Amino acid sequence: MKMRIVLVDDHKVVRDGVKLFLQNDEEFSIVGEAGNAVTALSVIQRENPDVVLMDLSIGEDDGIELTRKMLGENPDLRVVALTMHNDYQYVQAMLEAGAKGYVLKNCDENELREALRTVMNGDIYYGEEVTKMVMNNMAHQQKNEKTASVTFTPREKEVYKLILQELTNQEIADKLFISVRTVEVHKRNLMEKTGAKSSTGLVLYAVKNNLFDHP
Amino acid sequence: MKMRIVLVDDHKVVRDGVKLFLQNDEEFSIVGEAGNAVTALSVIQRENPDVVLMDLSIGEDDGIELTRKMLGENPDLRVVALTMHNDYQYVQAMLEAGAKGYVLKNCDENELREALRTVMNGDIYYGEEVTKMVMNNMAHQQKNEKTASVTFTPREKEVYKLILQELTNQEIADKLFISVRTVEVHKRNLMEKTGAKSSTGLVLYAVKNNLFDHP
DNA sequence: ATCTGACTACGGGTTTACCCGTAAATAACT
DNA sequence: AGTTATTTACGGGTAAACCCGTAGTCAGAT
Repeated sequence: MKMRIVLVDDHKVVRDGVKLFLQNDEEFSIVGEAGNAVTALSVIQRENPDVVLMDLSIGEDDGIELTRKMLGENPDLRVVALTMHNDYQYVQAMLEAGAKGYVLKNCDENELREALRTVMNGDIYYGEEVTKMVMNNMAHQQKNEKTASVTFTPREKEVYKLILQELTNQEIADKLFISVRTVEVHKRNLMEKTGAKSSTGLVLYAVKNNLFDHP
Repeated sequence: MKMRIVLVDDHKVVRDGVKLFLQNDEEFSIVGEAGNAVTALSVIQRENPDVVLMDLSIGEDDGIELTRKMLGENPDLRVVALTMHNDYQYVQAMLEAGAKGYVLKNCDENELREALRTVMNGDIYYGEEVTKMVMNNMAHQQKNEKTASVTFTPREKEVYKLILQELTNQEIADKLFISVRTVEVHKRNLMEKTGAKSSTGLVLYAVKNNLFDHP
């Protein structure tokens, strides 16, 4: 029994390339293809494939959202991202959308086959390059943040943490046994230091600079 | 010339264990140790070691903040995290703090040596287990989020994206050529769907669920 | 002993956000 | 043709956030 694959990519060249890879194969068989989101959904519903090979940017459509949607309708579907983006954001988004594999377009034939087999087995596959990129990205994020390093006073940190818990000024005041006005002052100073214009801005700053992330 | 190492860990057992690993060694030499943050800072300033082996939780002190601090004062220092936590949050936080390596305490002697050598060379080292954990974590985050998946209307998404750019309701209204009241409605609905109590809550929800992360 | 930084707090004002209900136009699906 | 979802918008109000200046206390540094 061959593995039934559907290809989703807006570039015909890519689809043909992959078909060439896998045609006349005893293991894999491409049972459908699509160049946009709408077609993809109908083809997949019709063919009910084992695996979907999915590009990230399908013309106007978003492969990540499409993946999310497909898996919402059919959670047993296995999606493998096939893309040229070796980018942390994309890998993360795609895996979180529910993709079971992530392979670069410049991979060799064996890697693609290996990915398909692994995913078919219910496991998760990511190429070596992808793994490397993810780890290096984590390590090098630190460089991007050195520039924007601001120091907060202990009290400011406390207030900041509570802001990040969706508390209002009043609630923060109660929790720290101080006046709301004091909380306002700390907040003002925090906004001054971070360049934020509101609580929302403070949260965004905290996220961008990964403050208070570690538990 | 031996590599000069300072050990920071609040458990004497661990310090002794590592010393046993590396004593009478031609390659490595432990020139100092510390059980808390204050001692660590002074020892490191005195000894100016090549590498610091650092635990994450040093009693009351936070190894992550300590690392950040040390590297702020002396950016050329190489810090290797040595810990039992094989946890995404910790790895990320530590690498972002500027650590050049991350090794688990249950690693074998060779892995520790390899880590020290790699870091000494100016490269970054993380054990195989750590790499595996990070990748699996990324892939499995999706499971935690399936539960909390809400669908937004296109317009709601637009508004949401602008909220995440620190715009006020008025600014969002101007940008979308609609009334502030309309923005308020969308926001109300977003807060309804997400359970957020304010804009801040919406931002936090977006972060936790990694919405709109991919560019 | 003075000075700086951090934390505290108030007054008084403006603006923005949030709450609640209502409701019309449009599109889409049935 | 009728229901439903989406987007649009208003009115009227409350509560919270934000702005700006002032000012006392207390610890630690010079």
